[in-house]
Parts: sequence; C-alpha cells; structure tokens
Amino acid sequence: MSSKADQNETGFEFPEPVSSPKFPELESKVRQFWDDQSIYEKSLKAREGAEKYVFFEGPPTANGLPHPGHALTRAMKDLFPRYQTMRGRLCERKAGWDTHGLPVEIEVCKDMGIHSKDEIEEYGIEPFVKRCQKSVFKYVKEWESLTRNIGFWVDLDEAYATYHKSFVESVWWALKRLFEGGLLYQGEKIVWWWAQGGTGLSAGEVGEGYRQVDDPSVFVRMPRIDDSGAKDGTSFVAWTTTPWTLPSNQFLAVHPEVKYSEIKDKESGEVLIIAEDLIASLSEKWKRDFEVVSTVSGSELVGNRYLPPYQYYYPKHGDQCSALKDGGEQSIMWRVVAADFVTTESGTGVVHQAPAFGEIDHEVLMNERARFEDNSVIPLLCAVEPNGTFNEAAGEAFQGRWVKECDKEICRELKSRELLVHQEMYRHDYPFCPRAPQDALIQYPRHSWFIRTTDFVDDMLANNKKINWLPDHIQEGRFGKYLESNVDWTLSRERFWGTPLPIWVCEKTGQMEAMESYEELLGKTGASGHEVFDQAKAVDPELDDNLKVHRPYIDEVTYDSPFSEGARMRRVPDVIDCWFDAGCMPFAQWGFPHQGVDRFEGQFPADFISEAIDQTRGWFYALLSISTILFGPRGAAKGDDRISEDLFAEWPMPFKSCIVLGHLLGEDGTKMSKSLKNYKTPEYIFENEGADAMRWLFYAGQAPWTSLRFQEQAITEGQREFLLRFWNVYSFFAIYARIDDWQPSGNLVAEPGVDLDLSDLDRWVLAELNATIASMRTALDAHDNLTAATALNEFVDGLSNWYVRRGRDRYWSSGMNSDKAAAQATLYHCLVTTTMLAAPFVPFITEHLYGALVSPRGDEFPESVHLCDYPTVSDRFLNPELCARMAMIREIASLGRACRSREKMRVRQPLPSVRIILADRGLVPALQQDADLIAEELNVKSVDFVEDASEYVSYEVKPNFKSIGPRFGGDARHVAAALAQHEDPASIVESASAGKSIPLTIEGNREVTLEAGDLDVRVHQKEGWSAAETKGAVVVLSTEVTPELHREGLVREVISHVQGVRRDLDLGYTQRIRLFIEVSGELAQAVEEHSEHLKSEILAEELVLDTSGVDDVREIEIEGQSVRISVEAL
RNA sequence: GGGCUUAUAGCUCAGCUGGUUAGAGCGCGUCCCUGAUAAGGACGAGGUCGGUGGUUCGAGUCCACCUAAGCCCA
Repeated sequence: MSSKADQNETGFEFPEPVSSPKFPELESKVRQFWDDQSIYEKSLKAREGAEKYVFFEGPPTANGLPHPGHALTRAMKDLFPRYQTMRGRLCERKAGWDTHGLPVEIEVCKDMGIHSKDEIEEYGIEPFVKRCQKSVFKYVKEWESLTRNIGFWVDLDEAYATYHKSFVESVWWALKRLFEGGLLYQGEKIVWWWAQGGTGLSAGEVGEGYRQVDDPSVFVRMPRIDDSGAKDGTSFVAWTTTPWTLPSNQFLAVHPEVKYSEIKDKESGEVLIIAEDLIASLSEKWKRDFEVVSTVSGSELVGNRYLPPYQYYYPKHGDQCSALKDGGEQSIMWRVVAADFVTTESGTGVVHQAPAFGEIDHEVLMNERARFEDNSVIPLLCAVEPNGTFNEAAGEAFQGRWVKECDKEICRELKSRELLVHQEMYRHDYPFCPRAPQDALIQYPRHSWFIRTTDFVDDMLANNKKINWLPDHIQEGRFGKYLESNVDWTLSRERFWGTPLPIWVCEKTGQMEAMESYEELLGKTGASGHEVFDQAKAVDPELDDNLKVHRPYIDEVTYDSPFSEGARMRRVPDVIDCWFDAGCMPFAQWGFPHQGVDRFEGQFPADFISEAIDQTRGWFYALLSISTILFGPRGAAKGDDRISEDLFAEWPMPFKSCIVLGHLLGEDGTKMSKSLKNYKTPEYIFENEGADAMRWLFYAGQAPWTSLRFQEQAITEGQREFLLRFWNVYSFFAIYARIDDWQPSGNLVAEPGVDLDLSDLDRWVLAELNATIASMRTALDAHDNLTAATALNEFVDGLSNWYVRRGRDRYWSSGMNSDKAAAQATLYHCLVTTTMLAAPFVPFITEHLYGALVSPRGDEFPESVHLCDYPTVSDRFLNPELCARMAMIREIASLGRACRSREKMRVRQPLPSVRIILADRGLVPALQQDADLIAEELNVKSVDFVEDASEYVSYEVKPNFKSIGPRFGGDARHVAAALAQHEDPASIVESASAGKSIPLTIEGNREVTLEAGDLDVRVHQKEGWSAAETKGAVVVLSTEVTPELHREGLVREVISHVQGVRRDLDLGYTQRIRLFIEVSGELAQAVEEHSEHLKSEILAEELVLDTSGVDDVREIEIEGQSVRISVEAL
C-alpha cells in the first residue's frame, strides 16, 4: 500500500517502482490491509440489496491437513464470487466444515492406537465421542491459513459445522420428512461390510478403496447326486475367487441357454460337467485330456442336486423338501438353478452361489424363495460372524479366524479331500476400507436403513438435465450414468460419531416414530434421559452443548410409547452416512426450517459450486438427490407450513452451475504422494512464489477439469509471463510519470478523455483493451476462467511487447507535449483497467497496484480494487479494423526481423529500405499510414509497398475451399487443379484486385466463374532476395549498407556502449553527462557527423573528443577498432 | 467386465459449429536490445495431430473399431 503521506499539493506521486518485486512480502501486506480495513466485509456491504449470486461451500474435513488439491478448489471457488461482486451482485460466502463420520473416528483410533469397533466400545462411547468432537478441528488452523493465504474470501467466523445441534436438527427434519413419506426404510441387504469397523460402507466409500490384489482362484468339485441322495459319479466344477464363501454355499448357477458337457478324463476316467465353450481352455489349464461324453443345455441341468463342499448345514437341510407354489415339491437347497448373469468368459460356466456374500447371489436366493409356498423356508446360510470371523459352521479349524486369512488353508483342505480340481492365482480389483487400507471389505448381509432414491431416478435425471455442468459431458456422462444406475442409498452406519438416526422404536410393538428436533423429543410424554447430558456437563463444564444430540447422550432419551401402554420408545442405535449431512448443507447451514427460513429461501439454489471430480458420487450426488427428493415436484417437504410453496420451483437445484475440477498431480505427473514427496506444499509456494502465481497457474494453465501437474516450474513460468510482465509495464509507467510529475485527471480511471491527442498506437491499445474487456466479461459470465485468463494474458503481452516497446521514446522526450500526454494517459488507463480486470484472478498484486495507481488519489475512488465495478466496454474505442491492421503490421515486422536474423544484420545497423508485397493489395492504403512504425521497428530508412512485384515474388492462387466447397462439391478439386495449372496466376490476382470476376476452364472443358472471395492468394519470394514470407505477404529487405548508413550504425554502437557505462555508474534516467571520447578514422567521422543525435540519445551536454587527463577511462572495441570513453556526471 | 475422460512439438497445453502452411509457453539453438535493466525481446529447429478403417469435394475436428493411460462403477 502506498502511503498517503506521499501526496504533494498537486495530487500525489506514484510510488517508486521496485525493479524485482518480492511477491510473498507484498501479499502479506495486502492481507494485512484487507484485515485492517475489513475490505471483504465492505465488499459485501457495498452490494447490500443487490441481486444475489449464490455460492455454496462444500464442507471440507478439517481433521486432515490441506494439500495442493484443496488450494486449487479454494482458488476456483474464489474467482467467480469475486468477479460477480465486482459485477454488482451480492455474494455471501458462508464457510463450512464436514465434521462427522468414519474419517474422524479413524483418526481418533489412530491416535489412541486402537482399531476395531470392540476396542472402541471397551474404551467407552462417551469419551470416544468427546475425542472425536475435539479432533474435528485438529487442523483448522492450517485450513484457515490456507484459506487466508490463497486469498479465498469466505465467512470463516460464521462457518457451519455438521455436528452443530442446529445442523443436526435440520438433518433430522429432512429424515423425518423422508420417514413419513415412506422413503426411509429398513431392509436386509448385502452391503460392503467393513468387518473390523463393524459397519457397512456406501458405494462411494467402497469405490475409493479398490486395489489390485492376487486372490486364490479355485475350481471345486461338487458331486452330483440322484434322487436317493447317492453320487452318480459325475461332478459339477464350480469356480470362485472367494474360497471363504464355500462353507456358505447354497446353490450352483448355470445359464439356461449355454451348452454344458459331461467330459471324461482320459486318464482317470472321472466325469465332470463344465460349459462346452470352455473345454479346450480348461483342459489346457488343468493339463488334462478329456473326451466329451454328452452335451446338454443349461436348462436341462436345472434342478440337479449336488453335495456342497462343506457339510455343516447339510444334515439338517440336505433332504429337506418343501411345497412349490406351482405344485409339487423340491429340495430347498444344493441344486442347480438357472441364472442369466452366468457367462463363459471366465470360470467354468457353473457358478458357486453364496447368497450371504454377494448381491447377485442374494437375488438368486430371493427368486428361489419366491417359488415356494412358504417363502421363508430357505434360510440364508452365513458361516461368518459380523466381525468377519468364521463361526462353527466352517469347522473347528477355521472358527474364530478372519475369513480372508483362511483362503489358503481352505484350498489345502479341499485338496486333501480331493475336492479341488485346480487352483491358481487370480489378479483382480478388490475393495479395501478407504480409511483402514489394510482391511479388506467383504459383502455381508445386514439390516440397514435405506433411502428410496430409486423412486426418484426420473426426477433426478430431469433435474440433472437443467444443470450447467462444466465440462458438459459430466451431465450425460459420468453423473447421468451414475443416476441411471441408481441404487437405494444405504444411509445407516453402525458407528458412533455421526448424526444419530432420529428414529425411536416401541420396545413392544416395534412401531416407529421420527423426531425432527431435540425439542420435539423432549416434548414427548414421559420423556426422560436428557438429564444424562446435564450430569455429564456438570462433571465436565467444557462439554460442548452440541453433543446433546449425539451418541451416547441421545441414546439415553426415551419416552412413553404411544403404541403400547407401559412400553418405552428407544432410539435405533445407528448413525447416518456423513454424505447425507453434506447434502443437507443448503438448508442445514441455516438451521432450516427450525430457524433461518428467510436465509435459506434467499440462498437457494446456488448459482455456482465447484469441487473435484471425485465429488460426482459424493457431494454432487448428495446435494442433487436430497434436494430433488425434498423440494422437487413430488417433494417430501411439501406440506410443511414453514416452507413457502415458491420453493418447490423449477429445476435446476440445488445448484445451477458446477465446475468439476480435475485432480492435481505431482511434479512427475503421477498421483501426489506424501511419501514420494513429489510435490511442493502450498505453504512452500506461498513463501517462495506467492499465492497469485499459484492462482494464475490454476486459472490460466489449462481448462479446470483437466488434471494438472502441480509443478513449481510452471508456477514460476506463469509468474514471469504474466505477473512480472504486468509489473514491468507498471514499473515503466511509474518511472516516467515520476520524472514528469505526471498527474492523472479524474475521469482517466473510467476512460481516456476526448481531449487527448491519441496516436494510432493509443487507439489500437484502447481497441484491444475494450475487446479484452468484452471477451473477459462474456467468458466469466459463463464461468469460463481459461478463456478469460488467456484474453487477459494476451492483452498484457500486447501492452508490454508492442504498445510500450513501440512507444517508448514518446515517454523519453523532455518536457510535456500533447503526444506524451496522450501516451501517459493511455498507458495509465490501460494499467488501471487491467488491474481491475485481473483483480478476481490475482487479488494481491492487483490490490497493490491499485494502491499505487488509484486509491491514494482521494476519497472519490474506492479504497480497494475489490470494491470497484468490473470494467465495462466503451464502444467508441472498439475498432476491429485497426486491430486487424496492427496484427498485420506486427506480422510484417516479424518477417523483417526474420530477414535480418537470417542475414546476420543486427537491428542497430540501419538499412536503406524494406519492400512489402501484399497478396491483398487492398490493404496497402491502410498499412501505408503505419509506415513509420514499421521503419522504426526494422530500423530502415524507407518502407515501400510494391505494386508491381513480379521482380520479387511469384503468386500462387488457391481456391478458398470454404467458399467453393459447398458450391462446387465434387468439382472443388477440379477448380483447385485448374487454378494450380493456370499459366498466368498474376493475371488472376490482377482481376481479383480489380474486383472483376474470373473465368476458369475446368476438367471436361467446363466454364466456371470465380469471384475474389473464392480465392486464396499466396505470395512466394523469388530466389536471390533477402526475404521472408507469410500467407499473405512477402517482405524483402535491402541489405546494402552504404558508408553513410554504416557510420550511422557505428554511432548507435557508441550510444549503446555509453548507455552501458551510464548503467554501470548507476546514473538516474534524467542525469545529464559530459562524454569524453577518443576515436579515429571512420568512427571519428561518424561521431562528428552525428554528434547532435549522439548527445541527445545519451543526455550529454557536451562532447569532448579527447580522454587525456580524464579519470575512469574505458577502452571498448567497435568493429575491431579501439575506442576510449569516459562519462562524467554533471 | 461396464461407463466416462484423455491421447496434438522434448515438456505443459490451446485448437470454436469439418475448410487445405496445425498454434502458444517452457526447454533447446542462434541472436538482438541495454533509458522497464539481477529485466525485456526476436528468430530458428522440432509435429505422418495414439493406431486402423469409414463418412465427405475436404478430417486434428464427425463415425466405428483398436491400443494406452486416468477416473468412476461392478
């Protein structure tokens, strides 16, 4: 921040620019300024009552350290609210923390050095939950400092936390609505079960934990038996990769339409049944020779009985038959059933069925049950305890042991009983607990609570269709597909730290009620148990009141059953999936509907959210499904009189636009890994390059949804290419503004005054500036940061590398004149506007520059760039023709430089002329206006636009396919051929320039007529000239150096050396000098000839052609000649 | 096994609804500039646009298949 003490009477002085800014230092000053002056708060206040721009913060968990990926998310979340605020909208940004769930429990367990659910219960739920609550904000300091350092403006003080009583009660309200709408139900399902942790996991959690592992793959003999129960000498061969499920086998499945063969081992005579298609591959694998005995289709095998490999359940049920609905009776288990999912792609075509451990297998069981009159006659066999160990059904050897650990021994044991046909290892993906990576998950039957999301698939799809996804393929692709394959949400978790499921059950009748608040609960007849919390609080006054609604305290609250006299209502033990918390955030952050009804209704739906791609199944799904179910047209929240009907409005909700971010990769392009240390931490970047540099990489490096390498080098590169370049332009400006004590007049911030004597160059840069404003606004309105950042970068590049470079000497002249005034004013306006344009992207450097350029000028200007309005386009400066012309000139200059470079002719050496030949001669008059610019850039005496160019160039006339393609179709190529073979292309060019139509004879002696627009004229340089060409132009450089020009070049050498000396002596930009110089021969003549020019270039008052008796004489060499010079400051 | 995405210069990435010399930055090489100077800039080399077919007058761009990688789901 520049201090106002700098101000002088006439206004103020631009602070002296630092040549190499230390961005991290500068940024911390800006942070301090924001804090001291409450700039964020002021930015909200300034937009009070304005149209709202609604943003939702997806709550991170603060019990883990933030990493660079979080920096990306926070940067992206910051950009658009900042922009929209400058656009005049009110964007409140409430922070939030995700505080519940397994991640927290696991962290606490790690701290305590315990692992299993049993150990937690042993320790005690109460102290455990207290530890969870304390650990929730373990790294909140680190999170807050990341947030502050990266410049993410968000209301941290007002943050919501999912464990807060008000939040929990909002979630309860939602659950009650679902429960009463019949959308929350309990059911037996096969879930992915974390045995050690004693809980099921959601699909999203399971998906996180897949790893490639080698499991045993076994082919097991299951002897067929006849009606009498005797073996008939033939065996089915079933295949499985989970040997531990074999003790729970209930059926074998075959595909009804697949052919199965009885095959006989030529050596042993044994007869086996496998799918016909697999005979060849399996006999090779098993190294056995078979002959086919007979072949039948699968449907003919259905009903065959067999002996399971483990016989614990067999004595009881082996011969048990039961009546079928269709009449007759059948044995209830251990027979072949038909199933469409069976394939012959792996295994044997005969599939082992253990319904307890597979969702598909379980469906088979359900289907079989449905065939019997007593549909509960078939039991679900499960030889595994909930803690993942075998029970007695697996036999003494295995009982009490973790099932996956027994796989190998089971194989050995099967082999010893001659039931193993073959065994190998099988590599596949298998899920592990994402929070306890050493624990493999198993599928396991549980009574869980589910949300009937499948009833709302169509609604969710309709809602999804209205969302503006960036990138848009998420809509139909990943997210849409996920919705289509929706399964009911497994809500409950048999754990401790989470939102308790607010269902109370009658201990007698089993009837249930849902509670929407603690208050409602306490209002129930005979409610008691709430005093347990008060007692705990008395013992520990630090106890967080929010824990009232948590386990174990809430479990103590019971009340009289309305369903049965004398019975009590007790809460079910489960807590819920913490994703449900996060998905309730749009209303729960306000405590809605118990409070904050207006806040919620004013902040729903969100205009914008952004998270990484992994949130597709996480937060994005949670938000969309919950909102659709509660607030959609069939909304479960309908009828609650606290909610206005308007809320059940149109989709999309709860968010309109969503930027789905790609993942950040390490320096080496692989996953970031703490142990590999393949990435720099955000803190390191903040300290070395700064937040702006990091933000710029995120915004300008690539589309936000592509995965990005987080490379320090890429950050420093962006810093050089954009931040430093921008800074240098400012620095250049400030140096000369200070020298001249130049003052901006009032309206310059908004636009340059009409009284200014603008040059072409000024008009050009203003045209580019306004075009940039236009494209940036369009892009940012569409949440397209990359296009906006690219436009901004290009403008700054043009400003620095053309406008300033080409206009430098305008600032050098002494005194003030109208041209210099125009130059200063234009550059000032460009800088200020660019600062505002860049403010949402790089909020720190822009704040600093604004503090140097504008805010000290007085109170009529906002004190912060972030309190400004975003620049708007001034139509009067838009000038596409001028932009196109200047682009052409820059192209020509580039060609000229290429010529010089090729001829090894340094730019300091003046050359007589450059000749320019344009394919489109119509451009000549316009370009002629800029001849001086070209001459200066290329250091030539004259610029000639050559009309008759036959000496230098030949023409090539190609068709403009875009124009002739649609017109001539298949003949387009004949037109092209005719043009290529034309004997006098120059004449075509002639006619085209004159606006005449061109007759042409194409194959088949057909006549066609082309217009100028149908042609694409190219020019090519002829041999023997120093020339360079582009699509529409050839530049010919005359390289003839006359003695005069040579001497002029020599003087420029002298100037260059003197400037070097000035620099070494650290002389100020305006310091006058006396030059002592001793030269001879041609050089002496040159210096004499151009003495005035020399003097003015080096700011010399006097030239002394002698160095004798002078101090500090330097001997330099110009073209091999020795020159002695000395500079004396005056 | 299924879905989605990606594949363009040594590296990181652009390339709009198909239009005929495929762009940028970095790196590399050569050089310029020296009044923004522990900066700035130019020029050059470098690509059969992952592969194979197809649609079309015309394909980096559209279609099909294949290969590889990443993510998601089984």
